[in-house]
Amino acid sequence: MSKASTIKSVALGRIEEQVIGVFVDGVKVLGLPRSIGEIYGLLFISAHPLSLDDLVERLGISKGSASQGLRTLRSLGAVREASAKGLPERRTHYEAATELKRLVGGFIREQIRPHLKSGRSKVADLRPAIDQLEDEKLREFAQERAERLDQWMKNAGRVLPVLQKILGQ
Amino acid sequence: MSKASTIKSVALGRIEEQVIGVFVDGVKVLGLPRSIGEIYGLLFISAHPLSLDDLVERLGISKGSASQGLRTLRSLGAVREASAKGLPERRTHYEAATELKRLVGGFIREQIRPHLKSGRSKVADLRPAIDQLEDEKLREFAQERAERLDQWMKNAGRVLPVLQKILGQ
DNA sequence: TGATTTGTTCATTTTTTATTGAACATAATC
DNA sequence: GATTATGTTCAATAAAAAATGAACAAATCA
Repeated sequence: MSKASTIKSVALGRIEEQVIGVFVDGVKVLGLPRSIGEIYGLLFISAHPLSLDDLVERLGISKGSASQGLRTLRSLGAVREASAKGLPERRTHYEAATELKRLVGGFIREQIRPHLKSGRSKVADLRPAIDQLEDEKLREFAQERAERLDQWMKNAGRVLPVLQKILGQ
Repeated sequence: MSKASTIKSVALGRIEEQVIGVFVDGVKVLGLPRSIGEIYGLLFISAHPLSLDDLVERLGISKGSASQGLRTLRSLGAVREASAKGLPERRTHYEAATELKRLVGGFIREQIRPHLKSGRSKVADLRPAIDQLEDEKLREFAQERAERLDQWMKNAGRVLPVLQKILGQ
């Protein structure tokens, strides 16, 4: 009731709130913060690109959150700057990228691959120590487990592109 | 130095620590708590099944954490009770399940499917409201987005079994 | 049955993670 | 070049998540 009658409606509508809710849940599964889900969700359901300040105002989040959230979303390829057709605006506007292939690809590249890579290197570092174990039974067991672990990560690395391909329509 | 010369070595060895580190990283990506990674990691690299109290002692975590962690791991099918061959022990001992197919299957069943299901139902609930939007342009846009969202989740549902199959060797 | 061992639950505390907002940079406008 | 608009950074704070541990249950033993 305090700042009535601004030109654009600032409060979120019912539909927007629910769509955002779906994305907030979604990003939580992926281990990303709620604000990322809110930002992407609002962009996803908005018919027009939004500026950073639009996000701040409509979601009621800080400029800092909005800026960092947009940065993450851009790095994932989930958000792009809207091409400034029509009147050239000063501030940049963003829109959601909605091609599942692209989203999955970005997530794999930014969040999965780096972990697979560091995991494999940790296992590789481990092997010399394992090979030096005195107890033969124990050594063979540990070798087998290290091998299996490496195999898992190799498999995962191979599956990712397939996954991406399947999801690309 | 305080409680020297217990029969079994309680401190973790270098190899165990590193393997556990790999799993702690791994479960973080999956959005699971560190203690789960520690427990699974230690079971994975242990040549013999361990009891709850073994986990408490060797990982230095509380009984509560160990109990809850084991519960989650069992629900994921990632840990099983060791069959009590040989001398029948009083307390249950656990071992890591190491078939990737099984692990992936459990994760999909427990962590992914429920979210997909609730997501689709939220989108379904949304549609009546969208269909009642006055503005035709807006309504069509929102309808298209709702459709796309539902399509994503349908696709994901279809991909999961494929993924599981590919990973099952 | 009572004593003991084993394991679970859940309110509290601790730790981790996300958010805020003010200070700072950068670039456009007058 | 001063002013204003836009966006970023990061130390401080708030919020969320995980871990603890004591109280409780359940099962085993004697």
